[in-house]
Amino acid sequence: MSTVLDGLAVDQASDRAVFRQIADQLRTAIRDGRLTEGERLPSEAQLIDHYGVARMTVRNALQLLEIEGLTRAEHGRGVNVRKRPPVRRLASDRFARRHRKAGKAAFIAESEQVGAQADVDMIKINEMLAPPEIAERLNYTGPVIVRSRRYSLDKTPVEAATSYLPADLAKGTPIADPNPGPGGIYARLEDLGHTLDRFTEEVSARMPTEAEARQLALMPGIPVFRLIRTAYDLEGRAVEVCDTIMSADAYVLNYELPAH
Amino acid sequence: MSTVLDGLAVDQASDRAVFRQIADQLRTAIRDGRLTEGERLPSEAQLIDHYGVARMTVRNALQLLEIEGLTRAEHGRGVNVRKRPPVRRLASDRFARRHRKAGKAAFIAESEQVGAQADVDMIKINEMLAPPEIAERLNYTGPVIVRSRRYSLDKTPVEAATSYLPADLAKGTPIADPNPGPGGIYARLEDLGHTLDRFTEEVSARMPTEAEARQLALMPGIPVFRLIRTAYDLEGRAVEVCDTIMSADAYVLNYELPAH
DNA sequence: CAGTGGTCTAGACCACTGC
DNA sequence: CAGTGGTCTAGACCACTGT
Repeated sequence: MSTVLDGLAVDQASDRAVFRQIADQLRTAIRDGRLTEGERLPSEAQLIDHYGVARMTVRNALQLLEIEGLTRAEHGRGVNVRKRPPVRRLASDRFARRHRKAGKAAFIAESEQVGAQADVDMIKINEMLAPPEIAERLNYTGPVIVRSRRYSLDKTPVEAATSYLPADLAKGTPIADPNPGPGGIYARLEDLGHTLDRFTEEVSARMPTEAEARQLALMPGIPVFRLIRTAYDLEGRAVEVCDTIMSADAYVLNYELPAH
Repeated sequence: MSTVLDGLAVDQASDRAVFRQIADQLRTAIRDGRLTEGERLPSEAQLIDHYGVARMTVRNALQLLEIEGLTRAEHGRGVNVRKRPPVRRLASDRFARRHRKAGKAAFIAESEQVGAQADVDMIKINEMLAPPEIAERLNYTGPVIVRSRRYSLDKTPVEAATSYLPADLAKGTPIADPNPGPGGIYARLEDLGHTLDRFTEEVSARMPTEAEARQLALMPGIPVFRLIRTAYDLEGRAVEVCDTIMSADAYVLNYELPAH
């Protein structure tokens, strides 16, 4: 019986640890396409037999691949080459007013374009004092309306967002309602006379906290984007700060930069 | 003697694995500031004594923290709470012509502004056929000049970049020279009559490959940004594609979006 | 049920660090 | 040198999956 392991062996004399050599060989097999998306890797028992090593050695090798986001272990089933989820490419003009005119919030509209099913759940509305990080960006230290929600694509959670708006602006308006109506809160802000002028986005990436991994059902080895967007109206006032955590393997962010 | 472990114990009856409980308690101590940046965690031996568990259990707990990017193990010295490196905030206008006029390449100029020492090394120039990913963005399938280099900040490598330029445009010009002269290759492109009009950037994030981790001296648990920038001249021709891998903990990317 | 991965124990030897 | 983490062995019992 022929497997991906044929002819592979470790060099006991090498400086490189045995579990790293095993990981190297499996990684190469994946990158070369000898193991394809969704395909099962040899089981721990098969690797132990093939390489003649202890179980911990094999598990350390497999864990390396998992940490790198290349594989996914399923209890009782085996270890598979990880399938990449469909990627959302976020365009730099995704908050342009012309896209809002259709009466749909940005997330829903984009998802429909690519034929994916979009869902929003875990919507919560609160009021609190602006946390320092937010107050600084809003240039405002009073109470804020906090809208948090989670977005899913084809039933897979991909993004958790929390919006902060000055209470003196948003309280008692549809913005403080779980369903803000057609066009989302940006449309409502414009209804209230705060015509939007520009947005800034601050993008960072890191490994998720435990809570984020749970909320977004993240697999090990998948980092998150943290995207902090600030919306400014025509008068230059910051009217919203949106703090978003996104599963990084589900997104490519597109931006446009001026040369002048 | 008082340590962060005082009063901490695991619940053997809990559903949560013992090593996860130990990791939870150490993680909480870090987040709460009972263990501060650079401070040493209890040694493996101390954790084994305190919790009364096997070494593997303790090591699994410590590895969880390491892959979350919270700690850093140093052979022979101990495990420390990871220090965050100085963060570079990349402005959305960093390639604007006015910044180039000073005669400095973008990386050097920005670094000097924040008082950091910038270095560029591992400069290599090649010529090859455009890889598909690049050819697509350049809208050109012929030979390209490939400039690869690594950037360091205060002696720490933070970024590896590879630029691709159509050979019919760049060959035999200073662009194909290791040192392209004042203002970098963007200044040279403009010298050649390709006045730059705009850039697009495509940002993704993932865990590094082995090669990237080595080149950027990345610690485990630190993801990378992959940033693909395409430069267009006034005629709308793509004149350069720059493929960059950046240590994600060293950067925040700032962008500006239009609302209209 | 057999086969899979998840957790845990109790050792061993090694390489690196700092005194 | 003693103390630290890095690697490895050889078991054990468990929970989950598919037949």
